[in-house]
Amino acid sequence: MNSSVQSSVLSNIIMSPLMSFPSNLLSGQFLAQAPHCLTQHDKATTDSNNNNDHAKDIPVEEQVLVDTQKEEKYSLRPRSTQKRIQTEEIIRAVSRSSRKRNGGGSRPKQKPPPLSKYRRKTANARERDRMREINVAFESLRRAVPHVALSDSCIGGGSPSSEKLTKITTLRLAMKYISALSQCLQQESPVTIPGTSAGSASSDLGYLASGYGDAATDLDALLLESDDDSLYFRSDLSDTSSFTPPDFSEHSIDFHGDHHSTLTTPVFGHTLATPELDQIFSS
DNA sequence: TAGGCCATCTGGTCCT
DNA sequence: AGGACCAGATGGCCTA
Repeated sequence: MNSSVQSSVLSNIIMSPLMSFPSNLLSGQFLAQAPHCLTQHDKATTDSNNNNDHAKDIPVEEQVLVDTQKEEKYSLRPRSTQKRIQTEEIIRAVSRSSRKRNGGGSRPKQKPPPLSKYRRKTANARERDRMREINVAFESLRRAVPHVALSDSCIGGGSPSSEKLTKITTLRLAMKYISALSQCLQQESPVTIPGTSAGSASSDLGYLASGYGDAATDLDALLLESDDDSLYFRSDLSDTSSFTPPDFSEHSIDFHGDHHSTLTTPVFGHTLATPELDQIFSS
């Protein structure tokens, strides 16, 4: 298995379950945050739905009137309005000069009218749903990458493990994680796994599936450099919850869209802590 | 209080 | 025409 394929496989292994992460697994941190999000969303959705329902009941002509009446309520913010006016003036000026140069023959491209209030509301609702899906994926990604606790001593205070990874930190950490696993796979004999023969693809996957066997060490803290962020990577074996890779056993991956060759993703063991990972992460 | 992070709204663009 | 996607603007919340 060449390196590009390995990277792709690893990316699939990491990312595939994220795209279809069971919602019932989204708990803890996410659920702690959920009430806030849901409250806002539900409020907005309710508002949107009410508006939508209201709009459905009103004939088109009357809807236009209602829209006009609500124009002020849903108008752009003052600064947006000001900026839009300025922009439109610039565009008009440019098009005027352009017409002069072209002899006044070409007409400027017709600007589409702004969306109706109903369509604006539905568009907003779709956008909220879209963003929520993205956030769910982010939460899955947070869970997929090894648990990272922002250390007090490392990041200069702050609440410890309850601290939620930011989106950008999550992405950077995931990239590191994938890269580290890729390097693990590319190594000739990363760890001696009883009952496996190093070198073959099956053994590579078995290597992952084995959870790195008994090679876990007493690695206490692994410093991750995620661009600007420094993160302590906890792998205290007495507390496996601090570093428990996700169980991907229920997910299958699809290699390069080839539906003829699917593979059950490895079941990560209770820990990934190895000297090799230590070295890779700290490098 | 400033800055970071985030959710939401909004308009533009592209695609079906 | 309508939906998906994107980026900018804005305001709220939280922390140092």
